[in-house]
Amino acid sequence: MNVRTLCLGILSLQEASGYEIKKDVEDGLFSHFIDASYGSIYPALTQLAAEGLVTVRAEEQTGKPDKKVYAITDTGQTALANALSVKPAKDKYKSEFLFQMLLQDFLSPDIMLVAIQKQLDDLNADLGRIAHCECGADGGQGARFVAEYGHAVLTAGVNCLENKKAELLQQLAAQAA
Amino acid sequence: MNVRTLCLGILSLQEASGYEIKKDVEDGLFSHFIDASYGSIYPALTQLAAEGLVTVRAEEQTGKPDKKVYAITDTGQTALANALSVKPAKDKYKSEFLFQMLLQDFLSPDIMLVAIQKQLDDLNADLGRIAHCECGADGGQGARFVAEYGHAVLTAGVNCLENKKAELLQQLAAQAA
DNA sequence: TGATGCATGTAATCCGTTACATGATTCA
DNA sequence: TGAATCATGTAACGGATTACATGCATCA
Repeated sequence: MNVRTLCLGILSLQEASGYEIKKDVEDGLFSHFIDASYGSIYPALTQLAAEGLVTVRAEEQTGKPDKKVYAITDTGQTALANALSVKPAKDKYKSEFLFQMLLQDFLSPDIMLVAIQKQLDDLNADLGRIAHCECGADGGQGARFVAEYGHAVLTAGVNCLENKKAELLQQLAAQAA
Repeated sequence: MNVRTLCLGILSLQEASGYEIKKDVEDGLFSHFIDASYGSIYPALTQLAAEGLVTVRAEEQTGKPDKKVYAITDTGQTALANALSVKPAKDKYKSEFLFQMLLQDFLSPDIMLVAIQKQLDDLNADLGRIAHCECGADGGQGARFVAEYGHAVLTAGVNCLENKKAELLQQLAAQAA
């Protein structure tokens, strides 16, 4: 799936500007399983508009720069439905943290602890974003499903890490004694 | 983290050819959190050898093509330790499946079911790979940690999906009645 | 005889990120 | 006064994937 489809998908839930789409994938419900930068979002939006899959409307704002609000068209919805109907690629999960843990023999115990704590913080931040968005309850069923799934997976990670952390701390204490 | 470091890391655990490294990241313990193709592995290995971070040895095999077995050098270990000591990037998780679920209004219930089943199969396949590698028990502590973490996270996903699937099935049955 | 596994490699291409450029406003 | 937020965009660059090229052995 490319940034085009991503934009189309987000716009199918609500109108938005490029800036707002970026925020959604950065801080919103989507943040833990989607990624995109301005450098890919803006050109995609321009292209989508040229092809008639979305419309643009300039919105004047007092005190802030003008906004280009994009909305999906019927053609866009069809294109989205088509893109969605193809069997999705397998999930991709890349973890430098896990790679580091795998090679922990190269790491000192305190560096290990720092890495684990960082991972814990990252996971909890995602968990926080999900909890926060759930209150908003924008996207209906779909959003709830995604929130639940994310919550389950992230929580499992947190629990696993808390255990490891406690274990490590005990080992260090025993060593010091 | 790039493919160079990835190769160095795998070679720090055991000697291997490019082909074997690919297998490791495809079917091995690493498969659920790492990815790399021949097109990136082979050039990386060549480069690493040119820089003296690994050595090459041609191994003749009866019935099979010759193998180039790579082994990490002391310099390579130092380079790996350095690369590992930098704070790792945040985990990246990309899921077209979740995106599809988010936009489930565009999907028919049976397509939904197919997608969920596919995700379930993918997760279980990963779980199977982890269970299989654990028997081998190559990498010691690090490998065990990674296996546990993967198992916890993957299992959480499976449970969540089993619930959803049952829910959906019930809804469909109720609708049919 | 045709697919699959073992085995190595290159080149074109793609997709996206990073960095850069600009500019107004608000809050500390 | 300086940082952060809002807001849009482009160009260079990088990193990896895909597809291609080759070839032998084994199994169905």
